[in-house]
Amino acid sequence: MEPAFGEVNQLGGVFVNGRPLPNAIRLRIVELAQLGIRPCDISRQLRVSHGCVSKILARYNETGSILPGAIGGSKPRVTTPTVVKHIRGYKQRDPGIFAWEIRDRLLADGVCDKYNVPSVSSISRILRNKIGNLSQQNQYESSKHSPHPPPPPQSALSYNPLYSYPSPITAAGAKMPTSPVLPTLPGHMGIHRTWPSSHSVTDILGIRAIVEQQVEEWNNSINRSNFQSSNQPTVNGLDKSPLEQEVKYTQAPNGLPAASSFVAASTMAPYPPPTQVSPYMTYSAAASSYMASHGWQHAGGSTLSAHSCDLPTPLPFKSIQATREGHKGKQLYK
DNA sequence: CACGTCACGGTTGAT
DNA sequence: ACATCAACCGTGACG
Repeated sequence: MEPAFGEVNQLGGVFVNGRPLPNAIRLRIVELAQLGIRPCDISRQLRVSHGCVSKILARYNETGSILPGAIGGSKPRVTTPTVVKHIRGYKQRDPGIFAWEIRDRLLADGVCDKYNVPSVSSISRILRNKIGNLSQQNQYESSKHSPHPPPPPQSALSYNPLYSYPSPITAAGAKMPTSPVLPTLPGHMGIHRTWPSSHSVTDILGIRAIVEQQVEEWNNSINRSNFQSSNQPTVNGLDKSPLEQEVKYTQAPNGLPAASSFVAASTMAPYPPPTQVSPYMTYSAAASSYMASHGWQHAGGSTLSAHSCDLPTPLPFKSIQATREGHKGKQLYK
């Protein structure tokens, strides 16, 4: 079982072995990099191993996504969309058909050969899991075209929350009904809503003390939130785990989760002496203008907003799946 | 010193 | 219900 508490790396950062870093931290890594901070400094500031920083930045540069890849699962080996389609057809024509009959028909119709025909138990599972509720909603076909199908209507839903909840701070930012201080341009409203950019909001608003109690609030908000991850089998493993994992992260030992500790550190000295933690200052100082004037660098088209925040819908998903899809043969990581 | 790479021990989730 | 296994994870160390 996953440890409720993470481990501490050499830099003092908290991590959970085997699990991705929280999106809040991934996001900061990319943001800091875009602000010109060197990876080695990012590594030290966020207390994330430089190898990890390197990997996340490399992936971001390639895919435009800060998200971790889809963990777990396996590709359909025999129950391909075509096979499922045929099975459904058989079932619709003859609702009383047996799994072994379906198997025979798949062979007879040449849909499968003896090497790739699904087992009877596989067919049963398909009938149970896919075909059963498919009669009402035709979701399987559309979503099964790619191994990691982003159900279009859910894409925005499942994607946005990833950024709305990535950190306790963000939750707090989201709790702010409006940003009283931030002069938000109309064009940026959506951005703030969907991506409050925890640190930016907190830094700008000067929220400090609530960071810790936010951990609890944040957890509550996650528990309360019932976007599809709670009642759906998960789209591709990305919708559920990033949320869960971060709950765990916030419950790091010593009450010093990586995310919070970073924020705490950075917020402890809003205007730190240039000599010491200049990167923080650079970051904090730049944050407001970054948000306000750059609008998350809309123009670039290869930046955070373009890929992860604005999400004109399909694009982000391409990014999300790039890891398993596009990078399969491309040893981004082995 | 900075950083790309990879073995390692770990988790996850579809089959 | 359970086991398998291939995907992914971040760290830590090497070069």
